[in-house]
Amino acid sequence: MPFHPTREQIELPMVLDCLSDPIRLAIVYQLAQQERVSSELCCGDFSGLGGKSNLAYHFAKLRECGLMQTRVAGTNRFMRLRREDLDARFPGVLDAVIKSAAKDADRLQLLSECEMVDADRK
Amino acid sequence: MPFHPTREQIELPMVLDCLSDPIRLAIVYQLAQQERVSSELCCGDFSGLGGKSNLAYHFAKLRECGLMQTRVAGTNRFMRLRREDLDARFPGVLDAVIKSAAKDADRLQLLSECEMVDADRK
DNA sequence: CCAATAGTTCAATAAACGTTGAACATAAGG
DNA sequence: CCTTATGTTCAACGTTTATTGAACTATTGG
Repeated sequence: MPFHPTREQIELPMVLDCLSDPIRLAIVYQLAQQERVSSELCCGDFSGLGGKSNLAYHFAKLRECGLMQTRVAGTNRFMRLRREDLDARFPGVLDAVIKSAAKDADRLQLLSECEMVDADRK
Repeated sequence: MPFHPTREQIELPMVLDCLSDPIRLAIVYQLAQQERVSSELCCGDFSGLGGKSNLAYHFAKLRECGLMQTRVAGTNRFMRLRREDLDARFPGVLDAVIKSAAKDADRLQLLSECEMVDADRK
């Protein structure tokens, strides 16, 4: 059971620093897209963004700064955004960042490989 | 005449990275407060936040990422937030971050020394 | 012209960061 | 039980970062 900060422990500079890395921004973006559906993704769903050990490093940062939560289930770890906590703590920040990221999706290479293929198809 | 990126050259990760440093966040916060009044501040107005050479380093970062603009006038350099460009490029981001910073002002040590003194007085 | 003021630039240092591959842990399926 | 799949941890590395003080530039005011 990995470390998660409480809502009150979440700090703005850490959150912004986490979001400032392109890979982590892409992870958060992908989690935000998933919010409309199941709201959870597991590590493997992000394989388009880098190698496993590098992703594990970024997952840990995202967890420790309070941006996401990890639930262990079998050999999988399911993740979701801590939207309620973030909206309570820093109202509007997450939304504005994700919307801006969406606007720059191509520039930021925000889509995972499989999504890119889907986008090409249509 | 120092380098300033064009509006289109401003990138989200760089902006977030700039805002993730406590000193730079304090500079931006102070510039945002000043927007209501003269909208410009010069380097010396931030002396509460650190030494001159360290501030010059942070000023350069803020300029190069597009967060602020520097106008040279005599021996002074006047700075202001590039609010129009930022709002056009990343709507809501700057506002949400500044509001969140204001909420955490004490935790973030956002006030310069003289402002702290003023706050103590009242 | 000289001194003081405002701010930048440079070199040096220590710490933090992102990336890699190999080793490890754990649970699921045959 | 053994293998496979999922994901983390560790050590190593090169890079970037923030911070310092000293040297420097340029402008203002006497």
